[in-house]
Amino acid sequence: MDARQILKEHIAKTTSLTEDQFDYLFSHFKLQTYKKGQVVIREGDKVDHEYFVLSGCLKAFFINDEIKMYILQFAMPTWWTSDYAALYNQTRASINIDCITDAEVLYISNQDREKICDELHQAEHFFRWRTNRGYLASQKRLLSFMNNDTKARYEELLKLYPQLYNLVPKHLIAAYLGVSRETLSRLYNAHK
Amino acid sequence: MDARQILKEHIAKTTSLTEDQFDYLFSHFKLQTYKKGQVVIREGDKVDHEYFVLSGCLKAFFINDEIKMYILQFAMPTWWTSDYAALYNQTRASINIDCITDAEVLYISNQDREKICDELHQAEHFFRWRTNRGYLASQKRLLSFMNNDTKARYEELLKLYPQLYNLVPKHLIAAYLGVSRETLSRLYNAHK
DNA sequence: TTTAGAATGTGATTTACATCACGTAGCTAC
DNA sequence: GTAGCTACGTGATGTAAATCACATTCTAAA
Repeated sequence: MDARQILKEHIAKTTSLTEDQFDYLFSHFKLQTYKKGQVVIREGDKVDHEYFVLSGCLKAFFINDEIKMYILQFAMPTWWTSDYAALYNQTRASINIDCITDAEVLYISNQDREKICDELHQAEHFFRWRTNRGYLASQKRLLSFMNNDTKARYEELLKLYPQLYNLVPKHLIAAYLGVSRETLSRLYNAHK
Repeated sequence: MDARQILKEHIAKTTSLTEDQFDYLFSHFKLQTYKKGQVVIREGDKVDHEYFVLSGCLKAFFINDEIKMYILQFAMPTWWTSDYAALYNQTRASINIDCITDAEVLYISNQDREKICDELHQAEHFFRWRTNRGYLASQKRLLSFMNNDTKARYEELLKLYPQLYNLVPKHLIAAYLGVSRETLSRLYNAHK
Protein backbone atom coordinates (compact mmCIF):
# COMPACT_ATOMS: atom_id res chain seq x y z
CA MET A 1 0.00 0.00 0.00
CA ASP A 2 1.37 3.43 -0.87
CA ALA A 3 1.93 6.31 1.52
CA ARG A 4 -1.10 8.25 0.33
CA GLN A 5 -3.43 5.34 0.91
CA ILE A 6 -2.03 4.54 4.36
CA LEU A 7 -2.57 8.10 5.58
CA LYS A 8 -5.97 8.28 3.93
CA GLU A 9 -7.26 5.16 5.64
CA HIS A 10 -5.77 6.29 8.94
CA ILE A 11 -7.64 9.58 8.81
CA ALA A 12 -10.85 7.98 7.53
CA LYS A 13 -11.15 6.04 10.80
CA THR A 14 -12.16 9.22 12.62
CA THR A 15 -12.84 11.91 10.03
CA SER A 16 -14.67 12.15 6.69
CA LEU A 17 -12.79 14.07 4.03
CA THR A 18 -13.67 14.57 0.37
CA GLU A 19 -11.09 13.46 -2.18
CA ASP A 20 -10.17 17.10 -2.82
CA GLN A 21 -9.83 17.88 0.86
CA PHE A 22 -7.57 14.90 1.39
CA ASP A 23 -5.47 15.80 -1.64
CA TYR A 24 -5.01 19.28 -0.28
CA LEU A 25 -4.01 17.95 3.15
CA PHE A 26 -1.71 15.34 1.63
CA SER A 27 0.06 17.92 -0.52
CA HIS A 28 1.63 19.34 2.65
CA PHE A 29 3.31 16.07 3.61
CA LYS A 30 6.69 14.91 2.39
CA LEU A 31 8.04 11.38 2.25
CA GLN A 32 11.33 10.40 3.88
CA THR A 33 13.11 7.08 4.19
CA TYR A 34 15.58 6.29 6.96
CA LYS A 35 18.12 3.57 7.55
CA LYS A 36 18.31 1.66 10.82
CA GLY A 37 20.05 3.81 13.40
CA GLN A 38 19.50 7.14 11.62
CA VAL A 39 18.60 10.10 13.80
CA VAL A 40 15.35 11.98 13.19
CA ILE A 41 15.52 14.51 16.03
CA ARG A 42 18.55 15.13 18.23
CA GLU A 43 18.44 16.79 21.64
CA GLY A 44 19.10 20.50 21.19
CA ASP A 45 17.78 20.60 17.59
CA LYS A 46 15.22 23.05 16.40
CA VAL A 47 11.99 21.05 15.95
CA ASP A 48 9.81 21.99 13.00
CA HIS A 49 8.06 18.79 11.96
CA GLU A 50 5.99 15.92 13.16
CA TYR A 51 6.25 12.43 11.69
CA PHE A 52 3.69 9.82 10.64
CA VAL A 53 5.22 6.34 10.50
CA LEU A 54 4.44 4.30 7.37
CA SER A 55 6.77 1.36 8.01
CA GLY A 56 9.48 0.37 10.44
CA CYS A 57 9.89 1.36 14.08
CA LEU A 58 11.23 4.54 15.69
CA LYS A 59 11.94 5.31 19.30
CA ALA A 60 11.55 8.60 21.14
CA PHE A 61 13.91 8.66 24.11
CA PHE A 62 15.51 10.78 26.76
CA ILE A 63 19.08 10.49 28.01
CA ASN A 64 19.66 11.29 31.67
CA ASP A 65 23.11 12.29 32.92
CA GLU A 66 24.57 11.12 29.59
CA ILE A 67 24.03 7.59 30.87
CA LYS A 68 20.55 6.29 31.38
CA MET A 69 18.08 6.06 28.51
CA TYR A 70 14.32 6.22 28.97
CA ILE A 71 12.06 5.40 26.06
CA LEU A 72 8.94 7.54 25.87
CA GLN A 73 7.41 5.90 22.85
CA PHE A 74 7.98 3.19 20.29
CA ALA A 75 6.52 4.65 17.09
CA MET A 76 5.05 1.88 14.96
CA PRO A 77 3.24 2.20 11.61
CA THR A 78 0.30 4.69 11.68
CA TRP A 79 1.65 6.28 14.88
CA TRP A 80 2.68 9.91 15.00
CA THR A 81 5.82 11.11 16.71
CA SER A 82 7.85 14.23 17.40
CA ASP A 83 9.10 16.21 20.35
CA TYR A 84 5.69 17.80 20.76
CA ALA A 85 6.70 19.96 23.72
CA ALA A 86 9.44 21.53 21.60
CA LEU A 87 7.23 21.65 18.51
CA TYR A 88 4.36 23.49 20.16
CA ASN A 89 6.37 25.69 22.48
CA GLN A 90 8.99 26.57 19.87
CA THR A 91 11.82 25.43 22.10
CA ARG A 92 14.82 23.20 21.36
CA ALA A 93 14.39 19.42 21.47
CA SER A 94 14.80 17.89 24.91
CA ILE A 95 14.46 14.35 23.59
CA ASN A 96 15.88 12.27 20.75
CA ILE A 97 14.15 10.27 18.05
CA ASP A 98 15.89 7.65 15.93
CA CYS A 99 15.17 4.54 13.90
CA ILE A 100 15.27 1.06 15.43
CA THR A 101 14.75 -0.44 11.96
CA ASP A 102 14.76 0.93 8.40
CA ALA A 103 11.73 3.16 8.21
CA GLU A 104 9.51 5.26 5.97
CA VAL A 105 7.69 8.29 7.28
CA LEU A 106 5.53 11.16 6.10
CA TYR A 107 6.29 14.46 7.77
CA ILE A 108 4.55 17.82 7.97
CA SER A 109 5.68 21.12 9.44
CA ASN A 110 4.07 22.58 12.52
CA GLN A 111 3.24 25.69 10.51
CA ASP A 112 1.50 23.73 7.76
CA ARG A 113 -0.49 21.67 10.25
CA GLU A 114 -1.74 24.82 11.94
CA LYS A 115 -2.50 26.42 8.58
CA ILE A 116 -4.53 23.43 7.40
CA CYS A 117 -6.36 23.17 10.73
CA ASP A 118 -7.30 26.79 10.32
CA GLU A 119 -8.44 26.41 6.71
CA LEU A 120 -10.22 23.10 7.06
CA HIS A 121 -12.52 22.38 9.97
CA GLN A 122 -12.33 18.64 9.32
CA ALA A 123 -8.55 18.71 9.60
CA GLU A 124 -8.84 20.39 12.98
CA HIS A 125 -11.27 17.65 13.94
CA PHE A 126 -8.86 14.94 12.91
CA PHE A 127 -5.94 16.44 14.82
CA ARG A 128 -8.08 16.90 17.90
CA TRP A 129 -8.86 13.20 17.86
CA ARG A 130 -5.27 12.27 17.13
CA THR A 131 -4.09 14.28 20.12
CA ASN A 132 -6.86 12.88 22.21
CA ARG A 133 -5.78 9.34 21.47
CA GLY A 134 -2.24 10.23 22.50
CA TYR A 135 -3.49 11.81 25.70
CA LEU A 136 -5.49 8.73 26.67
CA ALA A 137 -2.54 6.44 25.89
CA SER A 138 -0.24 8.61 27.97
CA GLN A 139 -2.65 8.65 30.93
CA LYS A 140 -3.01 4.90 30.72
CA ARG A 141 0.73 4.42 30.76
CA LEU A 142 1.10 6.76 33.71
CA LEU A 143 -1.49 4.81 35.64
CA SER A 144 0.25 1.57 34.74
CA PHE A 145 3.53 2.98 36.01
CA MET A 146 2.08 3.83 39.37
CA ASN A 147 -0.18 0.83 39.74
CA ASN A 148 1.65 -2.17 38.30
CA ASP A 149 4.97 -3.79 39.10
CA THR A 150 7.61 -4.32 36.44
CA LYS A 151 6.47 -7.83 35.53
CA ALA A 152 2.89 -6.76 34.97
CA ARG A 153 4.01 -3.83 32.82
CA TYR A 154 6.22 -6.11 30.78
CA GLU A 155 3.35 -8.47 30.09
CA GLU A 156 1.03 -5.58 29.31
CA LEU A 157 3.53 -4.20 26.79
CA LEU A 158 3.94 -7.52 24.99
CA LYS A 159 0.21 -8.02 24.90
CA LEU A 160 -0.23 -4.60 23.31
CA TYR A 161 2.66 -4.97 20.85
CA PRO A 162 3.54 -8.65 20.33
CA GLN A 163 5.76 -7.60 17.39
CA LEU A 164 8.13 -5.76 19.73
CA TYR A 165 9.44 -8.96 21.26
CA ASN A 166 11.26 -9.96 18.09
CA LEU A 167 11.69 -6.50 16.62
CA VAL A 168 13.63 -4.61 19.28
CA PRO A 169 16.53 -5.60 21.57
CA LYS A 170 15.60 -6.40 25.16
CA HIS A 171 17.56 -3.52 26.64
CA LEU A 172 15.28 -1.13 24.76
CA ILE A 173 12.24 -2.82 26.21
CA ALA A 174 13.85 -2.39 29.64
CA ALA A 175 14.37 1.31 28.87
CA TYR A 176 10.68 1.59 27.99
CA LEU A 177 9.62 -0.14 31.20
CA GLY A 178 11.99 2.00 33.24
CA VAL A 179 14.04 -0.86 34.72
CA SER A 180 17.63 -2.01 34.22
CA ARG A 181 18.32 -4.57 31.49
CA GLU A 182 19.53 -6.99 34.19
CA THR A 183 16.23 -6.83 36.06
CA LEU A 184 14.26 -7.43 32.88
CA SER A 185 16.48 -10.37 31.98
CA ARG A 186 15.98 -12.01 35.36
CA LEU A 187 12.26 -11.37 35.31
CA TYR A 188 11.97 -12.77 31.87
CA ASN A 189 13.95 -15.94 32.61
CA ALA A 190 12.44 -16.66 36.00
CA HIS A 191 9.06 -16.26 34.34
CA LYS A 192 9.34 -19.70 32.75
CA MET B 1 -15.28 36.94 39.05
CA ASP B 2 -18.31 35.06 37.81
CA ALA B 3 -18.30 31.67 36.10
CA ARG B 4 -18.97 33.10 32.67
CA GLN B 5 -16.03 35.47 32.86
CA ILE B 6 -13.62 32.82 34.15
CA LEU B 7 -14.40 30.46 31.28
CA LYS B 8 -14.34 33.29 28.78
CA GLU B 9 -10.88 34.44 29.79
CA HIS B 10 -9.65 30.87 29.87
CA ILE B 11 -10.74 30.25 26.29
CA ALA B 12 -9.53 33.65 25.09
CA LYS B 13 -5.95 32.63 25.91
CA THR B 14 -5.88 30.32 22.90
CA THR B 15 -8.97 31.04 20.80
CA SER B 16 -10.82 34.13 19.56
CA LEU B 17 -14.59 33.90 19.85
CA THR B 18 -17.18 36.58 19.15
CA GLU B 19 -19.54 37.48 22.00
CA ASP B 20 -22.33 35.55 20.28
CA GLN B 21 -20.16 32.49 19.73
CA PHE B 22 -19.10 32.45 23.36
CA ASP B 23 -22.69 32.90 24.53
CA TYR B 24 -23.73 29.93 22.45
CA LEU B 25 -20.90 27.81 23.80
CA PHE B 26 -21.56 28.92 27.37
CA SER B 27 -25.26 28.09 27.12
CA HIS B 28 -24.32 24.38 27.07
CA PHE B 29 -22.54 24.53 30.43
CA LYS B 30 -24.21 24.12 33.79
CA LEU B 31 -22.97 25.29 37.17
CA GLN B 32 -22.57 22.95 40.11
CA THR B 33 -21.29 23.49 43.64
CA TYR B 34 -19.84 20.72 45.78
CA LYS B 35 -18.96 20.36 49.44
CA LYS B 36 -15.60 19.05 50.59
CA GLY B 37 -15.57 15.26 50.23
CA GLN B 38 -18.43 15.05 47.74
CA VAL B 39 -18.05 12.55 44.93
CA VAL B 40 -18.19 13.76 41.32
CA ILE B 41 -17.51 10.47 39.54
CA ARG B 42 -17.46 7.04 41.18
CA GLU B 43 -15.78 3.97 39.73
CA GLY B 44 -18.36 1.99 37.76
CA ASP B 45 -20.53 5.05 37.00
CA LYS B 46 -21.69 5.98 33.55
CA VAL B 47 -19.63 9.04 32.56
CA ASP B 48 -21.43 11.71 30.54
CA HIS B 49 -19.76 14.98 31.47
CA GLU B 50 -16.50 16.77 31.78
CA TYR B 51 -15.82 19.42 34.40
CA PHE B 52 -14.15 22.83 34.36
CA VAL B 53 -13.01 23.89 37.83
CA LEU B 54 -13.90 27.45 38.86
CA SER B 55 -12.82 27.28 42.51
CA GLY B 56 -11.59 24.69 44.98
CA CYS B 57 -9.61 21.54 44.33
CA LEU B 58 -10.66 18.13 43.07
CA LYS B 59 -8.70 14.92 42.80
CA ALA B 60 -8.94 12.21 40.16
CA PHE B 61 -7.73 8.91 41.61
CA PHE B 62 -7.56 5.20 41.18
CA ILE B 63 -7.95 2.59 43.91
CA ASN B 64 -5.91 -0.59 43.56
CA ASP B 65 -6.93 -3.79 45.36
CA GLU B 66 -9.34 -1.71 47.46
CA ILE B 67 -6.27 -0.49 49.32
CA LYS B 68 -3.78 1.72 47.54
CA MET B 69 -4.78 5.06 46.08
CA TYR B 70 -3.00 6.71 43.18
CA ILE B 71 -3.80 10.28 42.28
CA LEU B 72 -3.81 10.98 38.57
CA GLN B 73 -4.55 14.67 38.79
CA PHE B 74 -5.21 17.48 41.21
CA ALA B 75 -7.76 19.64 39.41
CA MET B 76 -7.26 23.28 40.34
CA PRO B 77 -9.17 26.33 39.05
CA THR B 78 -9.24 26.57 35.22
CA TRP B 79 -8.28 22.90 34.87
CA TRP B 80 -10.56 20.39 33.20
CA THR B 81 -11.22 16.96 34.59
CA SER B 82 -13.21 13.81 33.95
CA ASP B 83 -12.60 10.13 33.30
CA TYR B 84 -11.77 10.87 29.69
CA ALA B 85 -11.14 7.24 28.77
CA ALA B 86 -14.66 6.39 29.91
CA LEU B 87 -16.12 9.57 28.43
CA TYR B 88 -14.71 9.07 24.94
CA ASN B 89 -14.98 5.29 24.78
CA GLN B 90 -18.45 5.19 26.33
CA THR B 91 -17.36 2.76 29.02
CA ARG B 92 -17.92 2.80 32.79
CA ALA B 93 -15.65 4.91 34.97
CA SER B 94 -12.46 3.16 36.05
CA ILE B 95 -11.39 6.05 38.27
CA ASN B 96 -12.96 8.26 40.94
CA ILE B 97 -13.17 12.03 41.19
CA ASP B 98 -14.05 13.85 44.40
CA CYS B 99 -13.58 17.19 46.12
CA ILE B 100 -10.64 17.91 48.40
CA THR B 101 -12.19 21.28 49.28
CA ASP B 102 -15.55 22.95 48.65
CA ALA B 103 -15.65 23.55 44.93
CA GLU B 104 -17.52 25.17 42.07
CA VAL B 105 -17.44 23.71 38.58
CA LEU B 106 -18.97 24.19 35.17
CA TYR B 107 -19.82 20.97 33.39
CA ILE B 108 -20.76 20.02 29.84
CA SER B 109 -21.91 16.74 28.35
CA ASN B 110 -19.75 14.79 25.93
CA GLN B 111 -22.57 15.00 23.40
CA ASP B 112 -22.84 18.78 23.65
CA ARG B 113 -19.09 19.24 23.35
CA GLU B 114 -19.02 17.16 20.19
CA LYS B 115 -22.04 19.01 18.84
CA ILE B 116 -20.47 22.41 19.41
CA CYS B 117 -17.12 21.29 17.99
CA ASP B 118 -19.00 20.21 14.89
CA GLU B 119 -20.97 23.43 14.59
CA LEU B 120 -18.25 25.86 15.47
CA HIS B 121 -14.76 25.52 14.03
CA GLN B 122 -13.31 27.79 16.71
CA ALA B 123 -14.68 25.53 19.43
CA GLU B 124 -12.97 22.55 17.84
CA HIS B 125 -9.80 24.62 17.80
CA PHE B 126 -10.10 25.40 21.49
CA PHE B 127 -10.68 21.80 22.49
CA ARG B 128 -7.75 20.65 20.36
CA TRP B 129 -5.49 23.01 22.27
CA ARG B 130 -7.01 22.06 25.58
CA THR B 131 -6.35 18.37 24.90
CA ASN B 132 -2.92 19.19 23.61
CA ARG B 133 -2.02 20.92 26.83
CA GLY B 134 -3.18 17.89 28.78
CA TYR B 135 -1.14 15.59 26.55
CA LEU B 136 2.03 17.61 27.06
CA ALA B 137 1.49 17.73 30.83
CA SER B 138 0.91 13.98 30.93
CA GLN B 139 4.07 13.28 28.89
CA LYS B 140 6.06 15.54 31.13
CA ARG B 141 4.84 13.76 34.23
CA LEU B 142 5.60 10.37 32.71
CA LEU B 143 9.14 11.48 31.95
CA SER B 144 9.51 12.83 35.46
CA PHE B 145 8.36 9.48 36.85
CA MET B 146 10.99 7.59 34.94
CA ASN B 147 13.77 10.11 35.26
CA ASN B 148 13.59 11.62 38.73
CA ASP B 149 13.69 10.16 42.18
CA THR B 150 10.93 10.78 44.71
CA LYS B 151 12.59 13.79 46.29
CA ALA B 152 13.05 15.57 42.98
CA ARG B 153 9.44 14.86 42.00
CA TYR B 154 8.24 16.20 45.34
CA GLU B 155 10.16 19.43 44.87
CA GLU B 156 8.97 19.71 41.28
CA LEU B 157 5.36 19.34 42.40
CA LEU B 158 5.62 22.01 45.08
CA LYS B 159 7.35 24.36 42.69
CA LEU B 160 4.52 23.89 40.18
CA TYR B 161 1.72 24.14 42.75
CA PRO B 162 2.93 25.91 45.93
CA GLN B 163 -0.70 26.13 47.09
CA LEU B 164 -0.91 22.34 47.40
CA TYR B 165 1.40 22.23 50.39
CA ASN B 166 -1.15 23.90 52.65
CA LEU B 167 -4.25 22.86 50.77
CA VAL B 168 -4.08 19.07 50.73
CA PRO B 169 -3.04 16.47 53.33
CA LYS B 170 0.43 14.99 52.89
CA HIS B 171 -0.82 11.46 52.27
CA LEU B 172 -2.56 12.74 49.14
CA ILE B 173 0.65 14.29 47.92
CA ALA B 174 2.31 10.91 48.53
CA ALA B 175 -0.46 9.25 46.49
CA TYR B 176 0.24 11.68 43.66
CA LEU B 177 3.97 11.02 43.78
CA GLY B 178 3.38 7.28 43.91
CA VAL B 179 5.17 6.64 47.22
CA SER B 180 3.99 5.62 50.67
CA ARG B 181 3.06 8.36 53.13
CA GLU B 182 5.86 7.15 55.43
CA THR B 183 8.48 7.63 52.75
CA LEU B 184 7.23 11.11 51.96
CA SER B 185 7.23 12.02 55.66
CA ARG B 186 10.83 10.89 56.12
CA LEU B 187 11.95 12.61 52.95
CA TYR B 188 10.26 15.77 53.96
CA ASN B 189 11.68 15.84 57.50
CA ALA B 190 15.22 14.79 56.59
CA HIS B 191 15.15 17.52 53.98
CA LYS B 192 15.61 20.17 56.65
C1' DT C 1 -15.56 18.62 77.33
C1' DT C 2 -14.92 14.16 75.87
C1' DT C 3 -14.26 11.02 72.27
C1' DA C 4 -13.29 9.10 67.82
C1' DG C 5 -11.18 9.46 63.64
C1' DA C 6 -7.94 11.46 60.63
C1' DA C 7 -3.27 12.92 59.71
C1' DT C 8 1.41 12.59 60.74
C1' DG C 9 6.02 11.01 62.63
C1' DT C 10 9.36 7.34 63.43
C1' DG C 11 11.62 2.84 64.36
C1' DA C 12 12.47 -2.16 62.69
C1' DT C 13 12.29 -5.39 59.07
C1' DT C 14 11.79 -6.96 54.42
C1' DT C 15 12.01 -6.59 49.51
C1' DA C 16 12.55 -5.21 44.79
C1' DC C 17 15.64 -3.38 42.09
C1' DA C 18 20.08 -0.88 40.81
C1' DT C 19 24.65 -1.42 40.36
C1' DC C 20 28.99 -3.71 39.68
C1' DA C 21 31.40 -7.43 37.84
C1' DC C 22 32.26 -10.86 34.74
C1' DG C 23 31.09 -14.32 31.30
C1' DT C 24 29.34 -16.04 26.65
C1' DA C 25 27.19 -15.88 22.13
C1' DG C 26 26.41 -13.73 17.85
C1' DC C 27 26.97 -10.27 14.31
C1' DT C 28 29.84 -7.20 11.28
C1' DA C 29 33.93 -5.50 9.17
C1' DC C 30 38.29 -5.79 7.42
C1' DG D 1 39.66 -16.07 9.33
C1' DT D 2 39.93 -12.89 13.80
C1' DA D 3 39.11 -8.63 16.01
C1' DG D 4 35.79 -5.83 18.05
C1' DC D 5 31.23 -4.57 19.25
C1' DT D 6 26.60 -5.41 20.85
C1' DA D 7 23.28 -8.18 23.13
C1' DC D 8 22.29 -10.88 26.83
C1' DG D 9 22.73 -13.84 31.16
C1' DT D 10 23.85 -14.24 36.05
C1' DG D 11 26.11 -13.87 40.63
C1' DA D 12 27.25 -10.64 44.66
C1' DT D 13 26.31 -6.56 47.09
C1' DG D 14 24.16 -2.13 48.27
C1' DT D 15 20.18 0.83 48.77
C1' DA D 16 15.71 3.19 48.45
C1' DA D 17 11.43 2.44 49.60
C1' DA D 18 7.45 -0.73 51.05
C1' DT D 19 5.52 -2.64 54.89
C1' DC D 20 4.35 -3.32 59.70
C1' DA D 21 3.90 -1.44 64.15
C1' DC D 22 2.98 2.01 67.32
C1' DA D 23 3.00 6.79 69.17
C1' DT D 24 1.48 11.60 68.84
C1' DT D 25 -1.09 15.56 67.29
C1' DC D 26 -5.01 17.63 65.32
C1' DT D 27 -9.79 18.09 64.15
C1' DA D 28 -14.58 17.50 64.16
C1' DA D 29 -18.45 15.60 65.98
C1' DA D 30 -21.36 14.08 70.16
